[in-house]
Amino acid sequence: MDRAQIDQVRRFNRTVTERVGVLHDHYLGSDRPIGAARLLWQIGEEGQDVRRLRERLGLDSGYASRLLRSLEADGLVTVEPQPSDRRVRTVRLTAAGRAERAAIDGRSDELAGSLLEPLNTAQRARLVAAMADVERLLTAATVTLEAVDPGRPDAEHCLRAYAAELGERFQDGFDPARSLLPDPGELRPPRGEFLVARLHGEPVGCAGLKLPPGAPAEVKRMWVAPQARRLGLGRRFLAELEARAAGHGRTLLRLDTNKALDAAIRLYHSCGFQEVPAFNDEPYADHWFEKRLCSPRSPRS
Amino acid sequence: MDRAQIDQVRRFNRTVTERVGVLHDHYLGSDRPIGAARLLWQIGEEGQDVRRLRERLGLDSGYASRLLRSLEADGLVTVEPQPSDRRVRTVRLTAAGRAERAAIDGRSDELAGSLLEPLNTAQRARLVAAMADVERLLTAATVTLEAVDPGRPDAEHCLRAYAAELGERFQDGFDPARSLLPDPGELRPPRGEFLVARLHGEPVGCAGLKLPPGAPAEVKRMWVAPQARRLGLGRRFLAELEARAAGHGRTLLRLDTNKALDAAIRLYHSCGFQEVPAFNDEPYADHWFEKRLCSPRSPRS
DNA sequence: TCCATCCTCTGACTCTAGTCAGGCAATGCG
DNA sequence: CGCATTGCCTGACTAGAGTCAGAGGATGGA
Repeated sequence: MDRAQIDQVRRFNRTVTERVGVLHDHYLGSDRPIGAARLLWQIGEEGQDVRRLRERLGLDSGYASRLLRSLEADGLVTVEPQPSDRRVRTVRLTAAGRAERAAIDGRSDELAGSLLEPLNTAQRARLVAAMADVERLLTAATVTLEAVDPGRPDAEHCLRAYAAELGERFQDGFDPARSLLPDPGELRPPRGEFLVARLHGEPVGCAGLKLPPGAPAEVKRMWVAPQARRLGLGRRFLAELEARAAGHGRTLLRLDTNKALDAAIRLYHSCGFQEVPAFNDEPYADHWFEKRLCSPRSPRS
Repeated sequence: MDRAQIDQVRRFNRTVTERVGVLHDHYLGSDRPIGAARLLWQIGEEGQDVRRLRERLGLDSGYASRLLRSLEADGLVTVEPQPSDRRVRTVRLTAAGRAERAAIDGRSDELAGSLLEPLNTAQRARLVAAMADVERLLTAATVTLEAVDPGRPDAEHCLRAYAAELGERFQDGFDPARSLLPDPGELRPPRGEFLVARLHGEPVGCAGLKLPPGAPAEVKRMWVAPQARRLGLGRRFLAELEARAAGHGRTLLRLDTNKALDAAIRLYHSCGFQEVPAFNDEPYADHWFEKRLCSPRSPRS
């Protein structure tokens, strides 16, 4: 990693925490402790389970409970047991709570505005564009890839979403029964691997690797959730799968895809895959690709 | 201000504080309270006056003193009175303090590295570039402009720096006695105005406005410190002076400049100034500009 | 029915960060 | 020389943020 890059990141951190931090305290610290304000904000308009709330904000259960009671004492929220499971409690904003939340919202807007305010139009546009880039790439950097068993709930969630999306995007829908999709066992070691990508704990993508004995390795069921697109996740999946296939001694990786998936096709091209004649009878495939792998190396240089 | 822009800024704030904040705690919170760590860091290799230190970090004098004593107790710093003024005390790092500071430094590097680490080369380059943009523009937004008396120390500091720079850049040096530069009285209300730009309290630029009765308003002594260039400060000075001139009922603003100041000349062109024939006998001037002003409005739209 | 488990709440703590009022020594000005 | 000012230090506080252990009701399975 580049020294100049590290320095730039550090300067960025310093400037941003200073500037945003000071204003943050100025605007949001005014009324009520930030702990309470964050909680109030996270409850949202529709209400939340206490458990979920705690999890999202990473709070200790005792601490969360105390905060909730202080908000309750101020008449901003009501807490009542869920009908279905009376152990779980649901928080809802009262009218006063909604008003308070709107006020916090307004102050957040002011904060954002005060960052832009001293700048002229061109500078504003440039700052906002750069912020969008930073945000997108930092989000990309928080996504984690993990090899899991394809039978796990989050893996299955991704696979269902994958099938649903194919059903929507293919001209004639998608019937898993007609397809050559591997059964989960083929994507489980030692016959394959299965990766799940997570963002803040939520599964946002998956990719399978089939390692049939005596045949080239194959990419299967690669999917990225709509909210996680444009983060370079597809490219990252491919790089990771290539590394793993190479780690298993494979020298060729291949895949098939449907003509409706144009973004995927562009991705394969730009990742160095070459289009080749059909190597299977997959009825939903229109294009077949392969890529020759180098000898095993670390997953990312 | 644009709703979409505000939203983008808020998303940015959320993502950055989350991502950087978590890692910050992870890497820097390990060893000693952040207050102490920040102080240790700010002391720097050469040592500092306690007063300066406090000012930079915005600490209460009592609090700073306490932190210093705790560092002293750990053998990381020594505090001793300055010889010249024994009320002022100077902090210096001991060998152990230097080591600790280096450790903090290393962890800051790790933090920066961990932000980049999951990204590929192209993404890294893009992130770093966007961060540089954000940093530059946020810095630009922290610069404040203030109308001050040109006799004040920070104003005089700028004027000295201005003259020194002209001396360096003009082919034959710069002798203030030969120039038509106004005396400070001409840049003081009601005969004129004088602006100083400040970044974190330090003066980083100045610009004067001459309002001679019966003659067009004139820009004088505009200067931006090297460390504050590329922040759009010149453009901002001009906009502010135009607004003030218009506020005084003036409809024409003019200025002269030397051919060595090419960046300034580009600026005048791009801000809507037209080159005109010489309107004075300034021996150091090679170009003369003027701009017609609209009716008074708020300084910035 | 009993027991383990889950979810939330309570009380008793701790640690940081920071404020405020006053005190002491060094300094500078008249 | 006397006195106000400056710079730093100390003690006494406060508030926020969070931890930990345990209590107690609700639930589900054996």
